[in-house]
Amino acid sequence: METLRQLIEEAVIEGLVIVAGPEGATMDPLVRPTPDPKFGDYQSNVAMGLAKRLGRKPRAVAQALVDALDIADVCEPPEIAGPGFINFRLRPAYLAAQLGRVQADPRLGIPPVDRPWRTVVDFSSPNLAKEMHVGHLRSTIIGDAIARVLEFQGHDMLRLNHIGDWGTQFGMLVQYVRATQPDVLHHPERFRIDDLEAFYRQAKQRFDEDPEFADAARRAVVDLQSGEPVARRLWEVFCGESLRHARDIYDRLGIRIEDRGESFYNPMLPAVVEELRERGIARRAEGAVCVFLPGWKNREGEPLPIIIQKSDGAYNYDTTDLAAIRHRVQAERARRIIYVVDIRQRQHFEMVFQAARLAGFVSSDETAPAEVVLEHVGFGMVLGPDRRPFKTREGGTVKLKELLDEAVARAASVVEAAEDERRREMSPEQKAEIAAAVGLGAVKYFDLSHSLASDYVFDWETMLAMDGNTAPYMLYAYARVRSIGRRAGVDFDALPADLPLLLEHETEIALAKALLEFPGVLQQVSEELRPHVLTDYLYGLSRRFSAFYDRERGVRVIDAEPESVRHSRLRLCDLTARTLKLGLGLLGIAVVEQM
RNA sequence: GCCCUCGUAGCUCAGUGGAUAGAGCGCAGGUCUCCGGAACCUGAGGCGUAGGUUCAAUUCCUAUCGAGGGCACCA
Repeated sequence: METLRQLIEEAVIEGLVIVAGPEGATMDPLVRPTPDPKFGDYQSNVAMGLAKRLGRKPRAVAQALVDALDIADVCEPPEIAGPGFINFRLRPAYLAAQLGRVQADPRLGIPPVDRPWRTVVDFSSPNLAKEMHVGHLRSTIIGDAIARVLEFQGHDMLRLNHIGDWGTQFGMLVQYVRATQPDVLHHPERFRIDDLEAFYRQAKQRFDEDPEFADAARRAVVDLQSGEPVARRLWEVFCGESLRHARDIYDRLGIRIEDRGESFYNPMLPAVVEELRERGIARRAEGAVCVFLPGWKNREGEPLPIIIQKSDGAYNYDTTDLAAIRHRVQAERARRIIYVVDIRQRQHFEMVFQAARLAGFVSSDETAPAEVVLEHVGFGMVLGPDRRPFKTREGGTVKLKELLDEAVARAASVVEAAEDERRREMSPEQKAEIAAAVGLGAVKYFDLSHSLASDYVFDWETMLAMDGNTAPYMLYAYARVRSIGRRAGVDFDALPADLPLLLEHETEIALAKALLEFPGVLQQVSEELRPHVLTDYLYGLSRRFSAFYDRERGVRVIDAEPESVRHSRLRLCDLTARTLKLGLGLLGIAVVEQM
C-alpha cells in the first residue's frame, strides 16, 4: 500500500506535468504534513518556487495545478491559501475504506518490499573478557531495533556481533595469564567472567607500567595471530566464558544476533594487505603499511593514513574492518551494511569506507551493479546525573546485568504503586512478567526515543514515569485498549473486517489518519535508520487514542449505539492495539495484556 | 591547529526550506455523575550571537561564542 504522502505526491507530479510540461515529472512536489489541522492534512509548496521559474503569480500557478489534479476520490477539493500553498484534506470515506483494508491485513497495510536487500547490521560488539556494561547498551538496543524494522520490511537480514575478541588487549591478557595464572590453562572451568575481568584489569595496569611486559604483550598478539597453541588455547577459554555471559544478556533482552568476532577475519588479513599493496593503494611508511586517503590530516597537518599492518607485523582494527567489508560483500552478498557504533568512531568509519571504495571492495558483480551502501549509525553517550559518562557511585562501570535487574525491580514497585484492583487477582508470575516488560521496555524505549546523535542522561524517574513519552505510558495505553475488548465482550479478531469504518467524530477521523500514517513512518525509519521517529509516532498515536476515548471530548465505545457504530469504534480500538503492539515489537519491546 | 557532533520553554527532549516552532515534567487554571482519570482542555514561557543565500531560514552557507568528541602503529 502506498503511503498517504506518496499518493498525494504522485497526484501533484501528474499535475505538474500538465502545468509545467515533461520536466514536471522530475520535480519535487514538496508535499509535507501541514503545521496545523486547519490547513488540512498535507500541503504542497511547489507552486511558489515554480511561479518564480515560470514568471507567473504563485497563486495562479497553484490554481492551474489544482485544476489539473485528479485526486477527488482521496481528498476534498484542494484549497489554495496564503502565498500559494495547496492544502489537501483527506476524505473520511477514503480513510474508512483504507482502514477497512488495513484491518483485514495481518501486516497492517505494509507489504514486504519488492526487492529485498541482503543487509548486514553490525551491532552490540562487546569486548570479551569483560562483563557487558552500559557502554554496550545503545548499540545493542538500537541495532536490534533497526534489524527488526528492516526485517519486517522484508529485507534479508544478517545480524552480526563483531566481537572484540582479538588485538592488543588480548595480547595483554594472554601474556598476563600465561605468566601468572597457569591454572586457567589446566582448569578453565574454575574461572568466570569476573575472574577474567580482574585479570584484564591487572594486565592493563602492568601494560601501562612495565615496558617489558608491554613488549611481551605485543609479541603475544603475534603469537595469537600465528596460532601459537598456548596463546590460542587461553584465548578459546576467554571467548567461551565471555560469550556465555553475553548470551545471557541477549536472551534476557530478546536480542537475536550471530557471533562473528574480529578473529573470524584473521585468516583473511594478509590477503587484504597484499591486495591493497599490489594495487598501489597501500604503501610502507615509517615501518607500517599505510593507506593514505585524500583529505585527511593529523595534528601536524601531515597526511593521516589508516594503518593496515603495524611495524611489528600485527594487524589492527582497520585491517579487520576492511576484511569484514570485503567478506560481507563477496561472501555474504550484502547490498547494505549498517554499523551501529558510537559516534566517536565516525572518522574511523569514514576512512575505512573511503578505503574500501578505493580498493573496490564495495562494487559488487553484474547481478547487483550498484555500489554497496555502507552506513554508520552513530549514537551519543549514556551520561550519569553529573553529565559525565555513566558510572556507579564508586566510579566503576555500570554492569548491564545489574542495570537490568534494577530496571525490573524499580518497574515492579512503580507498577505496584498504582494500586489497581485488577492486580489483586494476578499471580506472582504475571506480576513478574509485567515488571520485566515495563522495566526492560523502559530502558529500551528511553534510549530509542532520543535522537541518535545526542548524549542522554540516564534517569530512572523519567524513563519509568507513567506520563509522557515513556514505555510505562505506552504499555499502559496498550493494556487499556486490550481491556476495552475484554470489557466489551468481543473478540477483536472476530469483528467484521474489510468493510469501511464509520468515521464521523473528529477524534475518530484524527485517530484514523494516525493509524494510516504507520506505513510511511516505518518506511522513513528504514531509510533514515532513526528509531526515535517510530517512538514519536507511537506516542502520538496513543495520545490520539486517548482523545478518541476521552469521556468528554471523545466518543462512547463499549456502550455505543447502534451496533454498527459500536463495531466500527471497537475496530478502531483493535487497529490501535495492533499498531502499538507491532510498533513496539519492532523496537524490541514486549507488550502485556494487563498492567 | 584541523575535523565531527550538539546549542530550541525553568527542566528533559522532539521538529521543519514554508503559513501561529511542539510534547512531557514543573507552574497557573478549567472540564466531565467518571467505558482503565495513568484522561482531556486552556494559559504563561524558547530557536546561543551576527551576517549571507532564498519569494520564504529555527532549518542551508559563512563567521563567532559555548559544550562534548576525534585526530598513525589501542579498539
